[in-house]
Amino acid sequence: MNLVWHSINLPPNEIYLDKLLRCGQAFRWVKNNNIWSSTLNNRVVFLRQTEDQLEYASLTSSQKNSSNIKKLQPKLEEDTQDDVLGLISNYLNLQISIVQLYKDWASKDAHFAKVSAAFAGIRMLQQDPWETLISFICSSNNNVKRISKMCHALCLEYGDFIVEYAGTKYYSFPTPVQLASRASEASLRELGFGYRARYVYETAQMLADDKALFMQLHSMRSSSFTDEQVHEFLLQFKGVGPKVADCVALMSLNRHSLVPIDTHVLQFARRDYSYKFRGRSNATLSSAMYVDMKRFFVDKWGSYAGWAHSVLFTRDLKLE
DNA sequence: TAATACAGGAGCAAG
DNA sequence: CTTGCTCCTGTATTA
Repeated sequence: MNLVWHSINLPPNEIYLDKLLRCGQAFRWVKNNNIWSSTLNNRVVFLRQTEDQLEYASLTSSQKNSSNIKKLQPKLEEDTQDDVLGLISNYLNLQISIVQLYKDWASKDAHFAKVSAAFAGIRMLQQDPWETLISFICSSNNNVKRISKMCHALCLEYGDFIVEYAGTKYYSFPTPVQLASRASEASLRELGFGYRARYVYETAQMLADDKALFMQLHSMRSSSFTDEQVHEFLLQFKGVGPKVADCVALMSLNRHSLVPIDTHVLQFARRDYSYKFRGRSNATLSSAMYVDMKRFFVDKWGSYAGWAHSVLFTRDLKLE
């Protein structure tokens, strides 16, 4: 069983998978034999790259709703190549060139100019809002490694089996209805979610019980809402504070200018942009300072500040 | 080897 | 508006 690969002309300075798929935006990409894979929209997507090409392949289950795992055979997706290309283009935000953006940020920010060359190809993904919401609820007081473990556990325990390939079984990310009906706070605790179990479960319940609310979450991508409206909307979910709201808004709802201030951003703001952030109370980040720091970076980098932040964030993460 | 410190956000209560 | 504590787990450091 071989994958059928397709190519997109795209150099590594527009996308660099090895860093991008590990840098704390998405948590379910896995690299095997130099191929990255994850599930998107009930299909498995494979990605790899060469000097100047991004290559992709895809598999989906031959049956729509799969309960009898053993019968399922992998099915090649030659006929729906255009759909997969569209899916991948949207997910990777390929309509936006980051080479231009890097130049723009470098011209406005000497520090960015100095350090960004070693971190080329870090773009912003456009992920599913629901999955992003749950993933970042899990991210509180947490690190990339454990968040990944938790997200994979959600799929394995509560998602649907899609297909097996090269010894790996792939599962979809559970929908709100699946999570609310198949999981419980207790079962999530057993999986190691800790105090986040309640937040994840309650958020799933809210969205499972109220279809309009679920539709509204997705509709927040629309430019008819302001960044502030999106931020406020997201705060209604349990386990979502200012930082998580900004992550979800930036990474799944097109709010390109939002800069989520977490401990890493706080550190590099003080270390590299310092002057006005060092003097203040050292330990914790007050909400006033949170807002202040966000504004500082938008003023510096402009309307794609959130994307620029991801480059420096990746630099600060010590990727294993 | 076992206890301890620390890292990482949200939410709540009190100052 | 700010401060301080709790929630839970994994890793690093210390006795």
